[in-house]
Amino acid sequence: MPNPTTIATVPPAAVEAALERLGRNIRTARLRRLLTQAQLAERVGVSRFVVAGVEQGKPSTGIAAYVGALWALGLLEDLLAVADPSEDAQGMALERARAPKRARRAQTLDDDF
Amino acid sequence: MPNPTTIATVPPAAVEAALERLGRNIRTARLRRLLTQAQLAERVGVSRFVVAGVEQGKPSTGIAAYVGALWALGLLEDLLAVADPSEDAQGMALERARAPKRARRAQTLDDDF
DNA sequence: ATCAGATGTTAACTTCAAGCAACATTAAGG
DNA sequence: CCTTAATGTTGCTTGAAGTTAACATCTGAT
Repeated sequence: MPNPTTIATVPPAAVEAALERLGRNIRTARLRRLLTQAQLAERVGVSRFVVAGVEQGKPSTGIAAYVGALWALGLLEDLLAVADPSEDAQGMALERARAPKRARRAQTLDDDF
Repeated sequence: MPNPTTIATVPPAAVEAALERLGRNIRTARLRRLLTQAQLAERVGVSRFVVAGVEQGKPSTGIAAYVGALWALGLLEDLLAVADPSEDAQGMALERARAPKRARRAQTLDDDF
């Protein structure tokens, strides 16, 4: 992160809080499954320090470590509901309230649901 | 990532698929809100290339960029349900089926719910 | 068809994240 | 109380993430 003061170093309070909560949730799930950080790390394919970072909600850690942890814990499904287009009430409302034309409608417009 | 072949470079198929889906979801949400990648990037506090990476589900991108995007799109709430201890049926079952003694029960045991 | 804007792509450069190792700290259990 | 194990902490090294910039390509609109 060449440019100092990025979102990873000083995230908005809400983002920071959400990350900390996610980390604690992952930690709780790991403990319930009787896994050590090292064991989980091995399954995910990273060092135990990365797992420790995930559980602390470290913002600069790659998302793969987070998602990998969820995967290793059997909680990957939870991620599929995040930003689900069919549940985005606000976005759907916006779309309904206007003619179908705007910022570059992706080549493969993915309104998949 | 000093050591090559980590989860960020070659993630499990399931993880890769989940990330791609998350990226597409974020992209759809952005388009519905009539924002360009550059505009969203500005709100998040990163360059437009990072946003592009997020929408592609790039595994090595820091989680802060992903969560920041969700935040800027008003979709942060969705993240709070991920790995929610009170919804972790598997973990709760494991906990019920054993005496309370195992891998270092954290100093601040966070069974908050 | 043309134009303007959004997005994809590439390259060079800077800074930090992740790996590794040794040690400190904390907790569980006998 | 003492041993064992898990987790936190520190410092070093190196590879990769992120930035900027210029150019290519695609989209939607005129």
